[in-house]
Amino acid sequence: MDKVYNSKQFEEDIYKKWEESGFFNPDHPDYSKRDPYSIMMPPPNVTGVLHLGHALENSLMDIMTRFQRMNGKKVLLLPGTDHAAVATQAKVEKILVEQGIKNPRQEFGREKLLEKIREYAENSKSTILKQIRKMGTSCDWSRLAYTFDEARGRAVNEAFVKMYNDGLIYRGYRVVNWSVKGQSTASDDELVHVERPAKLYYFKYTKDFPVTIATTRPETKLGDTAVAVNPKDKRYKSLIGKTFEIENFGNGVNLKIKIIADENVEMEFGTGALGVTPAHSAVDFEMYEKQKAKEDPIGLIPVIGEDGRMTENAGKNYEGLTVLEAREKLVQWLKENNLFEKEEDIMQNVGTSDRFGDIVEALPKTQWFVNVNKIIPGRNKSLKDLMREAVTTGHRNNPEQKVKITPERFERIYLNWIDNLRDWCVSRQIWWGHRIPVWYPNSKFQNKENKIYVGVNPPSDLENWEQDSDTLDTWFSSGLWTFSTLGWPNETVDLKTFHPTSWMQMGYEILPFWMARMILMSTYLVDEIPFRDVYFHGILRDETGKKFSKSAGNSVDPLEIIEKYGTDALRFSLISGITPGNDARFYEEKIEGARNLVNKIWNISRYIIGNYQLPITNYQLDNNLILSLADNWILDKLQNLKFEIKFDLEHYQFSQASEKLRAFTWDDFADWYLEVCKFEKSENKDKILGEILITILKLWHPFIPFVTETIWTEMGMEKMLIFEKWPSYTLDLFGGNQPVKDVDKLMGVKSSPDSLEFKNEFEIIKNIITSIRNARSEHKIEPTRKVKAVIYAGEKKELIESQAELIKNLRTGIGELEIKEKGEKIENAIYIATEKIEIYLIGALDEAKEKQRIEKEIENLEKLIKSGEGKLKNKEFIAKAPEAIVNKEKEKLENWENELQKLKEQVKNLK
RNA sequence: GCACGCUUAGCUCAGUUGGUAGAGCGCUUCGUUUACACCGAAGAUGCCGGGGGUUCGAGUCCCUCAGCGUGCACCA
Repeated sequence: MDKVYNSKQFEEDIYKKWEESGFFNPDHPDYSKRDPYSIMMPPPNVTGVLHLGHALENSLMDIMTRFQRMNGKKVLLLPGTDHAAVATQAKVEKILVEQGIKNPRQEFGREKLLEKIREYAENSKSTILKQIRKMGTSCDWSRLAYTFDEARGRAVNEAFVKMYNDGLIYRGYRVVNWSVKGQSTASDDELVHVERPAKLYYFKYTKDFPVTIATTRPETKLGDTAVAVNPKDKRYKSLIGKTFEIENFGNGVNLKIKIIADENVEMEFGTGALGVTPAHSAVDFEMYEKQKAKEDPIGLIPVIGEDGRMTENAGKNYEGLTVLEAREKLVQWLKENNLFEKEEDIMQNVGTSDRFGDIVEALPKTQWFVNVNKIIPGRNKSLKDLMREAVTTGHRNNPEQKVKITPERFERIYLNWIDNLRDWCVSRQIWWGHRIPVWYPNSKFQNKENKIYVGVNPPSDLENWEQDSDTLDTWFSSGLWTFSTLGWPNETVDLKTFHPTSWMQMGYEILPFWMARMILMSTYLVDEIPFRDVYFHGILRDETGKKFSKSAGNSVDPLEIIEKYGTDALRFSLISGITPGNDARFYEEKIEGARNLVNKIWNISRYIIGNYQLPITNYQLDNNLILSLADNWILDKLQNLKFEIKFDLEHYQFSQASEKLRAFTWDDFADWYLEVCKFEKSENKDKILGEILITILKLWHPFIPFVTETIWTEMGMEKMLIFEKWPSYTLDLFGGNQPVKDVDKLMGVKSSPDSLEFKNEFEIIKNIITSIRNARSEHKIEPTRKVKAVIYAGEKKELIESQAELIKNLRTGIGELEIKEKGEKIENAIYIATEKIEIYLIGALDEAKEKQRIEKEIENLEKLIKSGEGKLKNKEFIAKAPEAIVNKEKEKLENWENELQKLKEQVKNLK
């Protein structure tokens, strides 16, 4: 084994071996009797390559996967990719435009452009899959899925048709978000709100119009059909219900304006009166629908076209102008006609397309929508109800079918989002995506009722039909992900075995996009929740707190980090220091630290393998071994560690688990126990070190699979580590040897009562050693200089005598060691008082330094004593605090006072 | 406007039923002794954002204020 662990030398081969072993596949015969555990990998978009966020997700999922697999589950981690409809088409079009093709859609036409996009997507897909392998992710490649492959396409059609037949999908003329640049609709969630300064214009339609209105978009007023006021607003109350004929507005347009009442109008904003443009505002459109329902309809006049220019309805003077040109022109006209009152500067949020980047226009269009409020036939519930139920009472009021959210606060955020949910527009005018499975009779063939055909498969007389040219929102297919990947709509064994899936993790930024849609689709179509637990991770940011992004120029390529530091270091650095739902910063020093840790584990193993005869089978310590104090101490800690790591991982405390492992491995095992083993020889050491090394390799394996598997091989193990079982633990190593099943019950039990003593006694030895080192250091005694030590050990005499070799050898620089129960004070010696033990170091006293050192300790003790006395003087504390706490306080105070007294006496004699 | 989060050591962050404040990095001093300088030993640094309350006891629970950040809605 080399001095330094070289990740590049091993990683590729190991991944290949794992893959070939078949252990990634839950169908492996060795797993046949196991309970299932499943994770569906959130499919990365085929728009590019993996970034750090994906690397984080892969780390989290693979830790869970390996952990569950070692704990005896039949684990399916199913990999996949997402065609990402708009995102991919937008990306490829952008590239083509950069290559000089002005309008790719026009120049290539549907088929050829799709071919270009497919080529790009396939390319990107294969890169992504390679990167997932690089991350060490132990997923089942035999079940690889793609949202746009045949099986998933079938599921999409099936879902659409079922929803259509249940009346949950309808075709309607409604106001939608329209990206002029992308020439497509977008759902509300695909908008990114950008704040920018705008002007609020105040004016009247005509001189004698009774109300002044305020708007940031005067040009849309050419399509106004009403003015809305708050019904409580006294200023306007008398006008409600009246209709005004406006002639020649903006030079050439006639308007019919009805004054309507709407509670959502804010009296304080602007003039408290709002010009209603049903065609170009989602809110106004709602008023339009409300009026229609009240049978007091108002008009709907689209004045902006899909090209972003004013339509014929805007009048001859405006037709063909862009929105901005029209705005200027109308404001000009208002000023000329003395209708203009004033303008104000305000900040405004405008919706932009997340993919095309342009400002989105609201305009009315005939589109396909999912009705989230309609009662589902036979269920007495709407889709909204289903989405709500899944996280509250449980699906069908079954607590077993409840999605548990980590961290909990996201539950409220989710429910809040559901409350504000509007009908979901699912049709898109782009070409890359699942074609809507709807056919219209073509001109050659007019069936009697002009009926449309909606079906999973095309109509048999295809020549008479024309398929809807639109495609589906990408989230329609990804909403099916947890079960479309398992063979749905067929009733497959996989579906029965692995659904609902066990765990899902995702970034909180896609909470509404994805989680809600998966819940919607799954509860409606499969009658099950999609996953039992969902975990939200935060966003990774750079060292200054900025999000990583290509446009900001701070993006980091995970492959470069792997190249430089290794996959294990990357994985460890990504999950250390993170907490559920909170953002985390990621920077080079963190990776270095992780790399150092990996190397430390490598060297610990290298040392043990090189110096001891390790058992090469899975060794269990027997009860007959004669163990030293240090042996007991470390083995006891190891017992605790095993269940604490398990507990933490079961509760998704990834960072905490890794931190505990690090502390045990480095601080307890390497810095203390291995150092002890250099002096404390016994024939048991081979077995004990073997047991500890084997155990920590297993515990580390989910986090850093490559280095642990490599060491495992170096140890000469026959089977691979990936297939090993999680180390079992007992509450009491030397007592009942009962395996502990319920980890939860053990929380708070830090150690078994019997072994507590061993632990504390070794802590006493550690304490003595540290105190001696400290005194030497404070006295600046040269490390090579040996001193004589005398210890007055009181009742601990036997204990300390038994550990004399350790005290002498563990870098304390003690030549001669004398241990007595008690004795006379020794002059001209360094004096150390620890709890009930006194130590003299003879032959190296520097009175000034000694005085300084002891005075410092006295000061510390006095502080402690003061606070301790304060507590114990408080009668209420004595009366009300639990007895155990009070006794502990008393004991501590006694020890401190004892120590203080000794130190004070000592310091008296120093000059 | 509504909601949520954050504020703890120089930096980045932990801190699970309330019981003497923790880690990593950085810093200081010392050090190449049978793994590791990607190392070891010893150390310094905290009114746990301010104020109030509950409690014998608050970083932890409640109220309030401030600063920062995020989401949602409005934005006419």
